[in-house]
Amino acid sequence: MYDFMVFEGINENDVKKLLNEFNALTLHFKKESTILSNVSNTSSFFIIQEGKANIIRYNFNGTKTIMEKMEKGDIFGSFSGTVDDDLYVIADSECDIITFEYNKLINRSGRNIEAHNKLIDNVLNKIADKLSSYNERIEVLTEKTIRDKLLKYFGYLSKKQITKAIVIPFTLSDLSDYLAVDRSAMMREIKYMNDDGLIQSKGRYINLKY
Amino acid sequence: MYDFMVFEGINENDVKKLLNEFNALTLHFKKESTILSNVSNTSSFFIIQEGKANIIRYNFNGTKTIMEKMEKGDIFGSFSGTVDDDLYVIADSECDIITFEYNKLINRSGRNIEAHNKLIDNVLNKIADKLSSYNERIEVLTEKTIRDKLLKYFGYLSKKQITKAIVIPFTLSDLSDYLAVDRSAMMREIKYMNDDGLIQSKGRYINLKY
DNA sequence: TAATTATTGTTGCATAAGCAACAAATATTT
DNA sequence: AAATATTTGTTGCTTATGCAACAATAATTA
Repeated sequence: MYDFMVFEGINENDVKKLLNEFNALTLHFKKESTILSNVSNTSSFFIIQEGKANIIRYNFNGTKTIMEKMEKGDIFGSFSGTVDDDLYVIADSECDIITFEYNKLINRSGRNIEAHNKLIDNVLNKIADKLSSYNERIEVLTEKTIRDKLLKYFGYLSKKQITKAIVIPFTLSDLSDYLAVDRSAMMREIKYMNDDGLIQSKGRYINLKY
Repeated sequence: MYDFMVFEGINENDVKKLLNEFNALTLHFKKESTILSNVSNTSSFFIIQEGKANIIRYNFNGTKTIMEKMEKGDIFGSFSGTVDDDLYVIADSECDIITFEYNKLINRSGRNIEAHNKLIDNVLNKIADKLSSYNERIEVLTEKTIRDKLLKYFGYLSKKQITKAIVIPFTLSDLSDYLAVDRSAMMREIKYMNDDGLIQSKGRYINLKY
């Protein structure tokens, strides 16, 4: 049941004891509902036990940006956000969320030291992973042209999916958000890239020809 | 001597014991020299004991991008990079760098448990801070126009410096790198913003008029 | 299976911003 | 203080890309 990432290597019983020690709550959320509305100001720590959720920024012009897509085993909390900012965590499917005070995680009490240590190590790895994926996004975003952004992103995908026949893991519309470019301009560029023989694509299915 | 961030709350003696236990080395680097040349593939953990260093990406077209500016007390290691990628850590001044195997940090041995735990907590906070600043950069980079990027960035600076009379903490040239825009285009935009009365600026000194 | 909504694909037009190539002003080194 | 290097400031030209407004699919829901 608790066999995912943050609880990896900790037996069921110890997880339960820890969560109990932390006074952890498990909350249920419906799709599209708001899990957390002021990400930067929370003192709580959250773990997605089941389902998917996104960290979203609402722009003052009415549009929204998906800052991060999260799923089972992912964590979020104040470390996910910056100083000010309208960051929200929104359920992208039905969700079960485990939450407790961040302090409880940091300040080791006397009991279950072994399990507690393991949990902290897992959290450390989780955050490092997050850092890595943020880094990846920054590298994509710092490319100047739409084509270069796409190529960079495709490159990463190809590496992860271990094939040149990649599949974009979300809608093309979301992709344009991720790249922070206009969707129609991105579509046009994808067309040009097909014309130039760089790729061969149909919707989210893309063959890299290089 | 070890009174900064990652070692905060751990007494001098315990720090020495820990570093000894980890078989830590202290290395010295001259300005502009390469501290680490394959960031994503290292199994070591690094702490800047003295000086400044940057994480840099060399673009295939010959330009380079400063991914992160680091200083005394900052940490880096494999978590700083992505899968592939030409990320380098370059000394930005004379540097003293403490380094040891990442594993030693994670796998708590029998001795100095208290100090070791504290160190891990500090590392956790450090990485969370890093995450926050990456997040901030992503938010800036996802703004579409140069003006919006500048405004977002100025906003963050103003919040940090607690004044509307902000000072860019690096050269305007580096700022254009950070924003991933053309420098001359950025200069032009800053001029327009002055013309529009949004700001009043001279070089790196900027007064926010809103 | 019809109806509705979401996603993908396309195009004309306007302009923001890249590029190149300087000059001027500061810093830094000799 | 002279010489060199770095940073800042400016401009003309060109083009990539944002915006708007659609049509055509594909996917959901009624």
